[in-house]
Amino acid sequence: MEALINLILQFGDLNKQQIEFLLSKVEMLEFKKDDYLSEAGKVPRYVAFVLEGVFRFCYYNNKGEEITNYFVDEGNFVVDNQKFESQIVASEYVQAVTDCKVLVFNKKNWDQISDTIVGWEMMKANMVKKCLTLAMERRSPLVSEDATTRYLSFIEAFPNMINRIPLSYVASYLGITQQSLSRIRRNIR
Amino acid sequence: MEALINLILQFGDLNKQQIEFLLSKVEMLEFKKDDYLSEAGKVPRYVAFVLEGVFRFCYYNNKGEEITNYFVDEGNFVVDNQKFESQIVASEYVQAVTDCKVLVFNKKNWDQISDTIVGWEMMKANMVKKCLTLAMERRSPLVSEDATTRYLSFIEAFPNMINRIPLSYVASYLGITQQSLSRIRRNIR
DNA sequence: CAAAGCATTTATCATTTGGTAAAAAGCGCC
DNA sequence: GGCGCTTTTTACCAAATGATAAATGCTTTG
Repeated sequence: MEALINLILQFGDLNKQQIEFLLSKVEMLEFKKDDYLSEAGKVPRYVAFVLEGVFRFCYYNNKGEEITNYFVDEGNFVVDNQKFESQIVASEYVQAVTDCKVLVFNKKNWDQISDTIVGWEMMKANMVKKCLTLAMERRSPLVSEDATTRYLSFIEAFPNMINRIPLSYVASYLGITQQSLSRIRRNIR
Repeated sequence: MEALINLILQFGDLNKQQIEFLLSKVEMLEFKKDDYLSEAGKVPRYVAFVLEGVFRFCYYNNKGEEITNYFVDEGNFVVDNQKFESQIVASEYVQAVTDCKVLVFNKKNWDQISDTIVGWEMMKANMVKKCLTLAMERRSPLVSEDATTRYLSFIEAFPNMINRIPLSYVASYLGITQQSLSRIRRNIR
C-alpha cells in the first residue's frame, strides 16, 4: 500500500483523509503467470498498481505473430489508459509474465476518486504524461540502433527483468527473432 | 489563427474573452528551411503551432549519426514539451524541414495563460497526452516490422509529407540507410 | 528417476540490410 | 545553357538477420 501512496504523492499533495479514501477504493488481486489483466476485444476493467511480478503489453500483427510492446514491473501502474478512461475495447493484451500481485481500482471507484479529491484529475494527467514520456524514451532508440545495441539498452532500461522474462518476449520487444537474440547473447559473452 | 483555436477547443470550452486573451499572447514567426526552433544544449523558448511547413525532431547518437525521431506538420503543436515546461536544456533539435510559418507562445506568456484561464492546465495536460499517445502509436510499429512495411506505414501516417522531406530524414526515421530506402522504393514500384 | 513439454541454443542457408563508392538526377545560380 | 552543389539512385560485396530444422537444456509431473 505504502508504495502506491508514495508514487501518487510524487504528483501532488494529499491529506490523511484523502489517502484513507483512496485506499478504501482499492482492491488486491493476484494473477497467475499468463493470465490476462485485460484483453484485446474487451474493455479494460482496472487501473492496476504492481506489487509483485511483471506484466507485458502485447498484440498480434497481421501475420499472426505475437508482438510484445512494453514491460511493467513492481512499483508501477499498468493499464491501457486510453481505453480504460474512455471504456472502449482494447486492441492489446496486458498479460502477467510471472505470477503477480496487484492493487486495482475499478472504473466506478476510479471515477469516484476524481469526483471526491480536488486536484486529482491534474495529478492523474501528470502521472499519465510521465508514463508516456518514459515509454517514448525507451521505445524510440529501438528503431535506429542495431540489435546488439538494442539488447544492451534493454538490459539497462529493465535491469531486474532479464531473469524473469522469456527470451522470446524480449526478442519480440526488440523486433528480432529469438534465434537472433540467442546468437547475440552468445556473441556478447 | 482559427486553426489554432479550433485545435485547442477540442480539449475544452473557452469563451470569447478567453480566446481573445489567448490570441493576445501569441506571436507569429517564420523559420527558413534548416533553421532550428530549438536546439540541444539550449532551453526551448517556445510552444509553437505550425501554420505552414514541416518540422522534425532529431539528435545525434554516439557514432555521430543524425537520427530523426519525429515529424510535425501543419495544424499541430511542435515543442519539446518536457524540457519547455521545466525550462531545462534539451537533448534534441527541433528543425524546420521546409520553410515554416508558426504561431508561438513564449514561456512567460504560456504561464500567464495557466494563471488566467481556469481549466487551462487540464486542457494542456490532455493535449500533451494526446500528442504523446499518437507519437507512441506511430513509433511502436516501427520496431517490429521489416523496412518495407515500415516505409508503407510511414506514408500512411504522414501522407502529405512524403514529397517535402528529404529521403535521408525518412530513412533515419525508419532506422535504415538512405540507400536501403531508395532500394525499397524501387522494389515497391 | 524417467517421460513429456517448453524454452533456449546451434546450425545451415536464404534474404535483407549496411558500407563504400560512383553514377545519375535535380536544382539554384551565373 | 553550363557549372557547382546537393539529393537520389545504382552497384557491389560484406555483415546482420530471418527461416527452418534439429539438438540441447530445464521444469514439471507422475
